[in-house]
Amino acid sequence: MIAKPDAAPKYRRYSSAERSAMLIDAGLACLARGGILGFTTENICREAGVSRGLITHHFKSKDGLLAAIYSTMYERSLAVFNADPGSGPGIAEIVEAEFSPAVFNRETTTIWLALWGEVATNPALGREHHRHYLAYRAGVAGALKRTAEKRGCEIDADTLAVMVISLIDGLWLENCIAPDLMSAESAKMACYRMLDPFLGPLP
Amino acid sequence: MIAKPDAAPKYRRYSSAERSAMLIDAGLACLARGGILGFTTENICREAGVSRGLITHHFKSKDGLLAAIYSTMYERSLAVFNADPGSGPGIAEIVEAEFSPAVFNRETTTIWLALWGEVATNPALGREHHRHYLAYRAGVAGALKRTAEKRGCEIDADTLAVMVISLIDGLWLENCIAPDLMSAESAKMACYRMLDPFLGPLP
DNA sequence: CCCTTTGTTGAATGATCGTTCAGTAGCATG
DNA sequence: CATGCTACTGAACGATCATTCAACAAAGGG
Repeated sequence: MIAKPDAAPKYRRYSSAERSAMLIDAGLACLARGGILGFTTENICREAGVSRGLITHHFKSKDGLLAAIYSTMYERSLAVFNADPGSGPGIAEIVEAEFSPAVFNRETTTIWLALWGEVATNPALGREHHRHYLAYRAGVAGALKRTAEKRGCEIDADTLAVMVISLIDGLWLENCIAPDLMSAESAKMACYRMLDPFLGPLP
Repeated sequence: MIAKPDAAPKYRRYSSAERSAMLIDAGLACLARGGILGFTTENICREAGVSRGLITHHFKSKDGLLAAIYSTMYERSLAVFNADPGSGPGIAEIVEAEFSPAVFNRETTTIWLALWGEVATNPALGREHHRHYLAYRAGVAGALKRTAEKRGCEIDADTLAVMVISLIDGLWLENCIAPDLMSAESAKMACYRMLDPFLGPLP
């Protein structure tokens, strides 16, 4: 048997950015399937169809990949703040976005749960969280301010933002671990009802 | 050197119930310190001061211990429902209990986060969760009903219970991963404000 | 004081973990 | 076609994982 000189390549080379994105996607799939315990080099690399050495090559370590994954999740959640071409979204648009099918589904919330469980005890991930969380809270507070001004209401936007974020995260959590007791519609209503006393009837 | 015939015992024997409780406490300490990744036989047995074989002996496996730990956490959260000698607590008493120092602290909420992250992907733990969650929701719904009747309000207690539980869990979550932005007082206020439109001013 | 019960030990096992690194090979460039 | 860069492979490493099990020993009853 003579080896063909132009046989199919053993693998394809990608740019660092492309391969990094592929590894992040593979990591997300592993988190969704098996939580943080399923987030192993073996699982991730099999999911991505690459060999075990690649995680270290593109990210410094498995923890580096996890940090990148955390950033990716936050960026996707923050997308709604940059989508608006005008002065920025109101709080109703944010609530609608956070409970849209792209965000409010079992896979995505399972990933969030796995990450949150790690944030509390992994210092590096804790710093990553703090960095993004401040931006997230500022975005929600800004949306609350815009809606309040439009309606002539006076509110403590920062405090209210923490409450809204807590409720959103709690609804994600319940939808993930007890999905039969929750719907996107009732979740949105819960948010609006909580905000009514401060901003008037929503949406 | 002659061995003393009545030297100090190498270890002490405990009843199965006592030793189980000790292993549960050790497991809780490990979860609080290192999340689900810190929940290893090595860590737990070192924390409890016993050898590695004991977890298998008293619980069928490490997963069995984790299920027992989940039950323990829920029982402690449900304690307030059984403490009241009368017809049961109102919703205000539950809110006060869930944000009391014994419950609303970083250690306890870190343990909850670690467990929630596992519930989503561990089927055995998922069943354990479902069993307790229904009792928990029923308890909260009962408290809401009692308060509503006393005030002559009409509410959908089950739906409202899910909202309240979501908000409580969300506030626990935020307090755990961003403790500098939250206090027990503001957390309680968030719950009361959400309930005001349904039940009138609380507490 | 012996004997039975059973809670407990700790070495051993095989699997899997994250990371390393010397070598391979895809692919753009000259 | 030859060269250089670097993405990539995959075997190997030592550490750690959960679990097993034969031997041990504490404590209570006879």
